[in-house]
Amino acid sequence: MSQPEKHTKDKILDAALDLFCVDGYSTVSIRDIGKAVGIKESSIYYHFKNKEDILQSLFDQSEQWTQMRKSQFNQALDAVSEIECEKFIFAGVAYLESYLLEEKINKMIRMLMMEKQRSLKAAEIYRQLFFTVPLEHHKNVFTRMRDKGYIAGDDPELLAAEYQSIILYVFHKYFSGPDIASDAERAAARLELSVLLKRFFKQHIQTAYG
Amino acid sequence: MSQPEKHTKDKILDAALDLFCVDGYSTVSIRDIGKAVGIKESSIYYHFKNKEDILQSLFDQSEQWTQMRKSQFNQALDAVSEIECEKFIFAGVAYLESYLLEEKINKMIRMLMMEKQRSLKAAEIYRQLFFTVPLEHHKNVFTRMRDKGYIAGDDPELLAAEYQSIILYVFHKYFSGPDIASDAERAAARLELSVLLKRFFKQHIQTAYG
DNA sequence: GTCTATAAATGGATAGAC
DNA sequence: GTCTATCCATTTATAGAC
Repeated sequence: MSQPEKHTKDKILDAALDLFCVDGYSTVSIRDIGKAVGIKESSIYYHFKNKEDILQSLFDQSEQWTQMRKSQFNQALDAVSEIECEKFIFAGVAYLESYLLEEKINKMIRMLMMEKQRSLKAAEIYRQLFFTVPLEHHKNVFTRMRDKGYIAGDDPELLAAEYQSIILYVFHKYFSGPDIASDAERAAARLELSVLLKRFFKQHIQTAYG
Repeated sequence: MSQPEKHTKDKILDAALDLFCVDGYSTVSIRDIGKAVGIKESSIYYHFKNKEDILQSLFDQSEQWTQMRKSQFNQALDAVSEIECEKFIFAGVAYLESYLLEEKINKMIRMLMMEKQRSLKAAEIYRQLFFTVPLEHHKNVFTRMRDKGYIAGDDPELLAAEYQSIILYVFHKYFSGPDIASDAERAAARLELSVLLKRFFKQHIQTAYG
């Protein structure tokens, strides 16, 4: 292994996320987390003040990942603002597959989806992740496309909302249950997303060949 | 009061839903429920076998409400298939306001949203409520509109998906946090929904005056 | 940093009186 | 139908040994 072994503190966070995202914060006991890591529950208190402290650390992590995504969005802005239909669809499918369905992020989303009902912080991160950050990015993309003449005078903010609503719809439709997404479900989701994005493209975006 | 007082069993279910939809099933104790109803916890076991039994009864209720909605949809089918833009928007806003945000249903949705990660039954009801039932109804509506010539040969199933994605988007954007929806949030949600539905209408539906 | 041991509180659930 | 009393398992968290 060239990778240094993870510190216990990180192992605890990973194990806690694994458990929280399925059973919810309060169902999971410190014992459960300790067992998953392979240490006694009392040892956890060396790394974290209490159980709530673990949850808050996971919220902090989620926030960081969301901000990272924001940076990635900004860096990729140039790449996505020139467009063909196939590339446009590919970008949306990639957003679903390598972000919303990426293992760690997906676990965070599942956890946030449960805790947002109780925790204002969780609710705020959920909003950032599913609305604030992507909407701003999409708006930037569509603004550029409009400036380049690919879109006929349409409101970029509305286009962003419409686009994100499609993403959200497919995500919730296919990945809201307790099971880990099967290959068949992933394929169905990919297909429906492609169809809806193709429609979106044809309706709103003029190709250079049109 | 002409209304007969609710039986204790129903009071227990109401109180349990109130607590479950905010804190989640496992956070809430039988003692909490008893306190909310005004009886001792042991009395609850006269009405329900155990704590899980209460949750399952609430799931059953949710399922019944979802099926009721299905019937309502079917009965209202004729009324919505002749259309002006304003009526079209009004129908969508009403779907949000007097169904998804109706007090009892909204509590059920919040509960299901948390429990669907653990419970297959909750996940299934959630799917029915947000996808299966409304998608079928929307599809019927758009099929009728197509048959009457209001829609130019578009696929009713895709239109249904696009329509529902707008509803879902607004619902999740404005009502995913722990707070009860304020009047301001409700107004903002109504406004954004109206704008998006108006767009949808102008893009897909030909008026008789066009 | 991890362990054993233990405190103190809370949880689900039952028995039996009224 | 509801109460009091009680049981027993589990939980969070701490103290102190190694």
